[in-house]
Amino acid sequence: MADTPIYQLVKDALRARIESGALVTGDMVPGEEQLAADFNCSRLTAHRALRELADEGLVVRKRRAGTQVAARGSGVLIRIPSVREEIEGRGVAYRYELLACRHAVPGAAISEALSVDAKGRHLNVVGRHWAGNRVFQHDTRWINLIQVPAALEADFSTVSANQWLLENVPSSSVDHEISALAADARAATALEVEPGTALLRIERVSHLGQNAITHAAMLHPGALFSLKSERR
Amino acid sequence: MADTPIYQLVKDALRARIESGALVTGDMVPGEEQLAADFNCSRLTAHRALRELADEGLVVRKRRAGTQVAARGSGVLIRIPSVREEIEGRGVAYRYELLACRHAVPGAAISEALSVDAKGRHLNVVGRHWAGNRVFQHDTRWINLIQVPAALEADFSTVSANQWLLENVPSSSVDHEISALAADARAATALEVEPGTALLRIERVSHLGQNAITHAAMLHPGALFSLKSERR
DNA sequence: GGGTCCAATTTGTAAAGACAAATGCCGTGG
DNA sequence: CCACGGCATTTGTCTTTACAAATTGGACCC
Repeated sequence: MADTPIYQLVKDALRARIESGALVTGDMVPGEEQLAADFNCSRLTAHRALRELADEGLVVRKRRAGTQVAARGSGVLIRIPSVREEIEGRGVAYRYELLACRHAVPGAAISEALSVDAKGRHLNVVGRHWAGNRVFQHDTRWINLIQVPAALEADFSTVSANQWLLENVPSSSVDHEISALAADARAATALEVEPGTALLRIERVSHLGQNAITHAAMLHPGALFSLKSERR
Repeated sequence: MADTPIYQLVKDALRARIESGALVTGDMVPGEEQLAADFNCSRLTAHRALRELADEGLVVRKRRAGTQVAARGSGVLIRIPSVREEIEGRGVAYRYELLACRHAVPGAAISEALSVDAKGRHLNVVGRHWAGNRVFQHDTRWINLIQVPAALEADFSTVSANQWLLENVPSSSVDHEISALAADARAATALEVEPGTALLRIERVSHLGQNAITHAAMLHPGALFSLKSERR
């Protein structure tokens, strides 16, 4: 504590003023020169504190106009934990079960999401993640074999497709979509729940440059899928 | 482009090597001195590039051990848009409807989430957000009047509780929880959907220091609630 | 051979100086 | 009175220099 960096002290002080309401949206924050004088540090140190606060979205900076407190919360950042971490973090035994791994031609919806017109050349991997004796997640995945030929050599019975892809395939961007739906007969069987049970569905498409790499549809049985907001 | 900062050029170059797979998890990234030489810049400039990449989670840095490519994707950041932005972004008319605004004592579940033992002294605001002629979100909110006495003066028929709180009440942390559930009779009526329809539920608790400020339960009728991953 | 300690390497923070870029403000001129 | 333009202010980036902190690798000793 004796050793906290100065820029961190400045950040904390300003953050406290903002979070306590001493400074509210639109208020001017002291400039770099002023902070340097107040905290008896160089302008660079004050600059770093303000820049990082701006990166975090707490303040908005404009040349000549100065720095002011940002309008808060047009949106919120949330973290999707990895399935394994989530389950083991609850103190429940984790197990991955491979249900299918075969070449197949994706349906229209998946093809569109992957934006491939080339039919075929895809690997379809289906598995379940167990939390104790309950199905926690059902995972249907399509892997573009043109982009990821190495997937043919992978053994998805020992490693989940998700984990293998994370460790072996680079990606430049990932898109997610979260929705709720009622379980139809097939989903109910797969998740071992009653038909009509509410499910949480997460769809994930990952890209490398312009090309779609994988499409994943993950289903969670109704109950809790807890997402905690990011703290920065 | 002639004017891109040097540290940004370094970042982009390294990011490209990582995202393309030229550098994979565990590989060593050139050190600060090396990068400074390669890009003909000062060590501080190289340092900033590496530090920001580390902030973004792409690399891990350790003194003496150097910098290496981080294991990717234990988690993903996702953005929850504001309701109004989301609806208007779809080109649909947005409308907020206040259903109730009264003093009340929250039930056991809410009290626990708010971690208040003091019964009473809460304001309960219920409203609906419309997207065209369909209910997009039903919002049940509890406001701790001890922490936010100013809420008594607010006119929630013209401003949604969410918006008013964002603009007028500082907060130090916010927790979220997302889940799926089937609509019971009451929820079905409130959202104007069939009973049993799958709903997406977002629960939000905001704090100021140790004290809980508000509790919000937001229900979205089944269909799509689209969350896009954050791009950094 | 193994354990322990030192030192070199690498990252982290900071200062002071310098210049560039953007832009609000004010003064001048029409 | 309004419009335009220059100036001063504020943020943004970069360099050089300096020292602190952490940790690994090897040297050295037992």
